[in-house]
Amino acid sequence: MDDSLFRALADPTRRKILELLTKKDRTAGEIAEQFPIAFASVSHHLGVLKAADLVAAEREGQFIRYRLNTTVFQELVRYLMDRFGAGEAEADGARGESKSNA
Amino acid sequence: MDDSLFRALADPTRRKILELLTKKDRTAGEIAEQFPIAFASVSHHLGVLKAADLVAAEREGQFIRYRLNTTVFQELVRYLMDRFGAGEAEADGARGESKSNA
DNA sequence: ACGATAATTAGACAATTGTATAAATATCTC
DNA sequence: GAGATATTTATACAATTGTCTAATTATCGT
Repeated sequence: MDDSLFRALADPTRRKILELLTKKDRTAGEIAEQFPIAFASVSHHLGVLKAADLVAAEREGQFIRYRLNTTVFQELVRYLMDRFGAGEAEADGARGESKSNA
Repeated sequence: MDDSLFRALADPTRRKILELLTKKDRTAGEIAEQFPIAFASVSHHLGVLKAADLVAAEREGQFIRYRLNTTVFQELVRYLMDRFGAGEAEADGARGESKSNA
């Protein structure tokens, strides 16, 4: 798992950007106007997200359209489940109690 | 999803600590000796992980034993799957294409 | 080519964070 | 209680990061 992925997810503005992009693809401007910070700051965040491969950018005439790269999320989920057994339900009762401890 | 969770995961040393704890519970000292940084620095990282509820600490005489809190990982995986549809396999062929877009 | 719009890049600065050393707290053994 | 061991807390500092303004690049429309 790449370090840049976790660092990218560590900022709340960036996570909001990602959530925005789940609804639909958006241009940098459409994204930026959703936030109270400067345009250039959002652009910087988009750069971080792109570097982490969480989003992809594609020029569309004057605009640049961003879309979510869902593959990376899938890899992250797999990492979490593999390393930390984070996939199991374990709601309330009937705990497996598979502690392979010595 | 709490901000502290993502911030906690953003540091590679802390992720290594978490991976260590998947194998077995360990005392602060056992954890610290695995890293080339100062004891107090590891202790600080443990504090961050505890604040994010990623680990739980329990005093055991002179020692303090840390264990992984798998519940939080499960919540994280659920968040990722819910928000970003990151649970689907989508390996190669037969794409579901369930875009509920307008 | 020129001016307007869209977006990024550069440079600066304040806030946050990771690490270190030193001091403090807690438990154990004698 | 004194000394040793285990760990945390306090303080300081350097590195990283988020934000800003200004400058730059790219495309569009005329």
